[in-house]
Amino acid sequence: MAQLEPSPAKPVATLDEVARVAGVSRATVSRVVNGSTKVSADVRRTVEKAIDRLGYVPNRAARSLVTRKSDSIAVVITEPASRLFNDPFFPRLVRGISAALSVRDLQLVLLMPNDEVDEQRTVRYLTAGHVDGVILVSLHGNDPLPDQLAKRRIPAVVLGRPPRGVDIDYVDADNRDGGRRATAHLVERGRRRIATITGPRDMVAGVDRLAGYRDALADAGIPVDDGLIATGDFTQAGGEAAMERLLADCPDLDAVFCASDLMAVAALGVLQAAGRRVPDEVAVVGYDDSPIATTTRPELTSVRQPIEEMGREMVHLLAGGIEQNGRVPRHIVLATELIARASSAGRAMP
Amino acid sequence: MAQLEPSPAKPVATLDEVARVAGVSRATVSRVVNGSTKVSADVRRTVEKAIDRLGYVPNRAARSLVTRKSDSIAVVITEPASRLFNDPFFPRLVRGISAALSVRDLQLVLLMPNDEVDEQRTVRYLTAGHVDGVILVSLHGNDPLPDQLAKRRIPAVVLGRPPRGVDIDYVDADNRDGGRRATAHLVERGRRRIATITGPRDMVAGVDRLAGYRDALADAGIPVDDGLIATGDFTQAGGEAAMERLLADCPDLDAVFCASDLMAVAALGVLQAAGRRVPDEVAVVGYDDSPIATTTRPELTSVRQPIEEMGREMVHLLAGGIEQNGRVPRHIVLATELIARASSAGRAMP
DNA sequence: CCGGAACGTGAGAGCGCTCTCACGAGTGGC
DNA sequence: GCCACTCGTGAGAGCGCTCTCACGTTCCGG
Repeated sequence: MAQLEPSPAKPVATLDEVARVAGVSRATVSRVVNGSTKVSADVRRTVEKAIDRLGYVPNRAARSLVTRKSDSIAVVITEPASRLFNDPFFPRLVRGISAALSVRDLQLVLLMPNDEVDEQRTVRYLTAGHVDGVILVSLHGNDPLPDQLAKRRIPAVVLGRPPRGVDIDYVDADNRDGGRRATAHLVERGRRRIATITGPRDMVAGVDRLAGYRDALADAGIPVDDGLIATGDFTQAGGEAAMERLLADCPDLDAVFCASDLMAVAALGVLQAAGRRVPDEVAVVGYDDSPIATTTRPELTSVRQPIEEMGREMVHLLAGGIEQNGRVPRHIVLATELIARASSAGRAMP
Repeated sequence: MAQLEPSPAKPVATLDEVARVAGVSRATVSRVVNGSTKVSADVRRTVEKAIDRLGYVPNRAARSLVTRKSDSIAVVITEPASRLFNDPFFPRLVRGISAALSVRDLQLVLLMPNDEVDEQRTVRYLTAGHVDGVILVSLHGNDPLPDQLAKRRIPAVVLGRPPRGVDIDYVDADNRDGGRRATAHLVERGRRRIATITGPRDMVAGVDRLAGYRDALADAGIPVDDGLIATGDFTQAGGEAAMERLLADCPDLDAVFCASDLMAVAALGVLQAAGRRVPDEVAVVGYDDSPIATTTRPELTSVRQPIEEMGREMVHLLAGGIEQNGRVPRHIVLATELIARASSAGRAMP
């Protein structure tokens, strides 16, 4: 007798109802909703009033069914927890992406596969054409995803220059120039025995930043001393080990450029524990300009990437790829900025 | 003549095609796809082979149209950038949510409204019934969203106990108990003049953590000295100001419980700048156990919240709310954990 | 004054799926 | 040997929308 089942949600009106109320055909309402110009002004007004009155909102599923577009794009983040959780890179990036999508009235479907099973689910989901495009964050070197997407002709954009000759749209920060700026800054500050703690040698970002380091030294006419180059892995632990090695092998170093802030923090700790004053004896520069850069004493000079902008650019690129599917891949490389703080303050100011 | 337009994407098979290949009706294929038991074993096998051969994947839009469910839920993050970007809380939370949704084969639609316009778009999107449920992260006190969702009968779960008597499902960490644990830990370590830097007084989490502080002092029979309570705002700047005030007013303090790690880092800096040795003279405890807790010297004792688990629990709760819409609201409060590090090491060990 | 272009509108098909209902073939009890 | 079932399967309607095409007006040039 009583109504026991959960009361039905979603009391939204349909096109048909709007049409009836406005006294026009479904087609006309559809035209109004989709902003067609071929509707007379007063009919448009009548329809709009009806839409307002009924609180009509188009049913995305129905629209999607006929247009064969979902008006949503997927953001795939396949990043090990360590990176994901240790700096606010991803929130920023996603925020940039989200803002740009919102303007275009596209939905953001977030995928964060955790394991093999998840990953397969993700591939199936993407290749099934449930989204109009895909943004790939943190692609692994041998990730088959780009190829699979290309085969299905699903537009995709990746973050960061892909390692192999993967032919795909990408957005990257200018890591090489960033490394160059950081190192040049140290040179300007009068440093001559400049060490570096690199990222992993199999990651493009790490390799590029190191290349920038070499560039800057070459520009300054300072010969590269391989003893001053230590390989890290972007993490604190790796940075610590590398700094200890450097200090032992090259006790005369007067500056360190670290390819991540996390490693810079570690280096700072090791230097201070060894009794080296920063920046007086040794200057330190990090990379990423993450929030921890301002929590250290002294605060950390760092290279800032335009993260939000990278997100926005990925969306622009993707939108272009959706519109003209199959066009030649484009690449966008954004400039970085050096944020000078106390950790590299001059001993020999000009 | 030649095919000039971008080649059509999404060459996916339909139910009909599978049916034709398998020599059965659409209905039967649908039953197989949806795991109905009312299909004989060999027909099922035939159909499955056909599905495999054609690489068939159901069209979500079409399914959605008839079932009136989208199989996706929205996660709404309306957090000021400062919080969002200063600690990896959100990546962790979203990861927990994502993992739990993935198991249930639900899609995660992420919404991060930036401004007023965005916010309205978000409301429209959610109330239009485009998602089966909503997870609200970081609700403002006077946010109309929960009410609007309730009116439309759209299941929702919020993170954190809502301030007013909002009657809604929520998941929270036990902030009060966390504050109690942190303070009790300091008592155990022999501290007696224990100060605290609170969160904003209009945020539930801040108020609760302070209540826990009072609880612990009461348990230990230590009278509360209001001079030892300074109001912060979870940020570094706020923590700095509060610590300076405390140091000026109560130079005899021997410990500080800070309601966030960011404030604890700031307090540490102020204390060290003032020549107080940590932990020998003053012990410091933070809250959140964020990565910066291990970048300070000494490393920071902190209260850890089960962030991923909170995400998972939100999904469980939401799934329940979707299944039995309109049921009485449920609340889940998860325990915290104290992570002891050097910043609160004992001066007076038992 | 008429032919035809331009414009606004409506009718109707159909997107791919689920689900109800009907139906035929087995199965078993009396 | 018949009726009542159960069980597996198919036919067909319809979800809400877009889009093509056809139709009726209006307007203008010749």
